[in-house]
Amino acid sequence: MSDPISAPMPPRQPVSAPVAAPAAAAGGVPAPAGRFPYLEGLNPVQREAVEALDGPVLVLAGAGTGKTRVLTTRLVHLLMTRHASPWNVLTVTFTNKAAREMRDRVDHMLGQPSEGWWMGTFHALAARILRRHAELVGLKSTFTILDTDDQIRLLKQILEVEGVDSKKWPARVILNAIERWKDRALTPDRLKPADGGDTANGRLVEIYRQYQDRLRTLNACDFGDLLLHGITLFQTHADVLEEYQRRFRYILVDEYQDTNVAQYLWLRLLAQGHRNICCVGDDDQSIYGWRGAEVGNILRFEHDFPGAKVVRLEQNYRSTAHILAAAHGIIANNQGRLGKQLWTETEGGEKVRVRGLWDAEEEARWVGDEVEALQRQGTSLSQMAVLVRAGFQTREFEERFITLGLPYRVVGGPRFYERQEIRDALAYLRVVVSPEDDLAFERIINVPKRGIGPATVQQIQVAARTLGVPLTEATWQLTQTDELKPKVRSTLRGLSDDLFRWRAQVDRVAHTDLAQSILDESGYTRMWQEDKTPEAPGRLENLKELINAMGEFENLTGFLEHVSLVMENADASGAEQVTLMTLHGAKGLEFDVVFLPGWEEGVFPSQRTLDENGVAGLEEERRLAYVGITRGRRRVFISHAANRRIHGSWSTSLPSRFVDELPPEHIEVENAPGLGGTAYGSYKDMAARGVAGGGFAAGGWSGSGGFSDRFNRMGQKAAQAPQRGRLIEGSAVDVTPRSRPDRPYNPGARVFHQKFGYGTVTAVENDKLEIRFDVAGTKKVMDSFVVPAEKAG
DNA sequence: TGTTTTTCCAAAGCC
DNA sequence: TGGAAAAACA
Repeated sequence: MSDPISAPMPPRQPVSAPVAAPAAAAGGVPAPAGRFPYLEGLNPVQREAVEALDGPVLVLAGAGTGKTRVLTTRLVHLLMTRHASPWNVLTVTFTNKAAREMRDRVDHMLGQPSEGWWMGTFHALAARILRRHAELVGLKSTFTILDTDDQIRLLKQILEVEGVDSKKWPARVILNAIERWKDRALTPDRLKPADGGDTANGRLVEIYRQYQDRLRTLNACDFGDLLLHGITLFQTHADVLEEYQRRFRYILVDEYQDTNVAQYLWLRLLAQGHRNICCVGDDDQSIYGWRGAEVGNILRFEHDFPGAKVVRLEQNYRSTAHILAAAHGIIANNQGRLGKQLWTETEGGEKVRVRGLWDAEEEARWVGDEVEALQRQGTSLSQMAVLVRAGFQTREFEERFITLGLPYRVVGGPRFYERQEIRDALAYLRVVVSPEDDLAFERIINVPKRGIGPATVQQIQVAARTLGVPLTEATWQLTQTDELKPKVRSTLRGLSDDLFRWRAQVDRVAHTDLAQSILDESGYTRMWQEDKTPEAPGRLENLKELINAMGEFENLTGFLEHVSLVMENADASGAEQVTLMTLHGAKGLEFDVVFLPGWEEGVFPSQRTLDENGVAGLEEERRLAYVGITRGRRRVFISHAANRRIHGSWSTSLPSRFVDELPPEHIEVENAPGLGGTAYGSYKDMAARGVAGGGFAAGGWSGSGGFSDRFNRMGQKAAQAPQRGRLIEGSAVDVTPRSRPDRPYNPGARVFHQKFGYGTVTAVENDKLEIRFDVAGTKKVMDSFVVPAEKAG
């Protein structure tokens, strides 16, 4: 790949005829519109967003308003008006997929492949720059990029030395805390010891510091570091920053609502000279706060870049008016929005269908039935998606689809390079390329099994620390002594020799061949060939694919960089399948038909989000609901189940408050027989009492202490609420509960429950009963879900 | 050191 | 419930 950074401007033939040379001056004379046919199909607002080339611009692009088109057209326009050449434009996206799509679409619009664009993710671009100046921030340009596994392994070592209880403070949690700091560009020196709170015995900041020290000795970066080092580089080397400011005369940022503080700072440094920065995003679709995204960045844009032009794309070309109205009904409940309302010219369409069901199984059955019905009417399975809040929710649907024989695919499994066999193979390659990569060496030292256990590994680590050398070196030195058992000694001797031999071949043998021999000679390939588990053949396939993918790179180093940053799943069987995925995964996608199951308090909005982030968390959940609904082009189905098994135990749940927020005139409520809307009354009655984030955890009934308190406060109100006709205001649905006892049950009463069978009431709290079921154990249940035992048939 | 049993504990997942 | 990690066992 050509890298225009070090070389003088590439002599490459310009991309398209009108661009005869790199623009000498930005902000040239605007050319007559007629010369730019690609502008014709745009609506006036889109066109405004495309043509505002100079100065800061914020494009608020609602769902389905043609954002990508605006972005690509803008790039083309920069070229055609001779404002810039490809290498003067920096385009930042969040996923490689987005970057690739944009590149493809630009090429398509230009009618030929173009090169020289700086287009990619924050991390890929930052890494590219960092490689060139690594030594300025204390790294070697061959630094490795660690993934989560490596990070965890590293942290575990530190935590162990620090004597931190791994049960109380799992490495995963510590890592999360560190990453959130990195998201906010907080390096250890900018923190006070107290900033860590009592996490890890109050030593969190110290652990963070050690973690960074270790990374440096390993000549490694984690993803956050790519940005942080980039910022440090720019802040401490004005000449380097200027070079890039001169180079990137135009900056384009996609999904700006998802940027974190570090990314914002990085961008601001690059843009602060010319201020030709165009950020595109949608505050209503900011759903990554939990991984450090700052909605504030987009809300503050006009403040950060005074005089910014703000363009709102609100005409929606995707969904029906009912769907848009439903989405708006929900999002309108959020405070602090930039304000934007989608509209469409298209008329008609189906109302959003909302259905309450008995339990998750019935919900899956219902979705399956609807999918089949739509399929019979001619909708392609690939145009249908089931979008869930959390990954584990897909299981219910998978089971049902298997029973029905409906083809489906689950999006969001482990990514290609996260698979065990790929990571093992990569670890071998890493050790060969960089002998100081201790983490990779630890991974492969006993893979395949060589009889090297934890005891031996520790011995090597001690030696390495004493001698101040990497593990590979320490291993070799140990084999020269008689400190090891003979068998272990010869094994390690063999491994060391292998590593030396492979290393010697790096520059002499084609890297694909070398990789193949490493896998074969190390016994790794054989390990899987002899493995009789059903996954083994697939793993061997993946290894082949890995070697295959390597062929497209010039050398091992280039490939390793690619892998850590941009390697993706090679899925894509072209067959028609229903898509199952999380709401997060669905952002940016669209389907004719969308199913949104599990709209229950505690599940969605997720109780954990409410507990941890209160109102802000609730608003993010609401945006998630908004994203979900706006994925649908023609039809949207929303459902909630009254009973659900979460982590193995049954719990009862209320319909999500979001169900109440749907505008009645745009939805059609059709509850399962016997399940009138909700027997519980509207959530609004409770929410109106200002119980912030309050609500029942699904499963919260299984008797946590604080719960009953909260429950009583809300439950009383709920109990007073009318029991009829109140799920959706205005929709005269009879919500009479299936059974409502004239008199409350008393402890000792024998009752029957459809799911749990017969049982004895042990306690009564308003309309909740605690029942000791004969078979299912003790549960808390709504009294409306049971009937007196003598009436059970 | 490798294998089986027990225990523990639950989100979302980009790069 | 079920998958992963720790603990107990061979």
